[in-house]
Amino acid sequence: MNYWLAKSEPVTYSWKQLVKDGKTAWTGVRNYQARNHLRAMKVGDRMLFYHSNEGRNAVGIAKVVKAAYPDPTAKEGDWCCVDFVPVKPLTKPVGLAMIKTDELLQEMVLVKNSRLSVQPVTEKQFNRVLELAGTRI
DNA sequence: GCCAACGTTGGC
DNA sequence: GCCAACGTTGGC
Repeated sequence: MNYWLAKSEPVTYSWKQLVKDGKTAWTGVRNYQARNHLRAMKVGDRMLFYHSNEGRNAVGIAKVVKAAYPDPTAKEGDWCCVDFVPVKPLTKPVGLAMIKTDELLQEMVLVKNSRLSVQPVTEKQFNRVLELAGTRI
């Protein structure tokens, strides 16, 4: 299984909205690196849902339910999206400040390239975030 | 609100 | 193919 992190401004699309929707098509990605990560996703992969700008914290765990397919919102270009569903919220959201000071999370892409909207996360990092969040799947 | 970092575009 | 200019993102 692979682990990922998807970022969204809560103003645009929040965890709360995801829970309400029950499922979402992660459309609108227009960055090649992020797109390639979407393409590498498999059904069942786990994902951290992160709020950028407002909150700046990982707030929930999601699960990929449909692998990459053409993004219906893309009028031109070779873009794709995946579908995912919320699994559960983090008991204690893990803030960026905490991630930056945690020894085991220094190497997270979130720390090194904060602008990438879809990022790979290692199993160790994923488990560490869950540990800090006081949450088990 | 500011600005650094990054990606993209276009002139040469 | 290089690089300056520009737009966007997101932390602070």
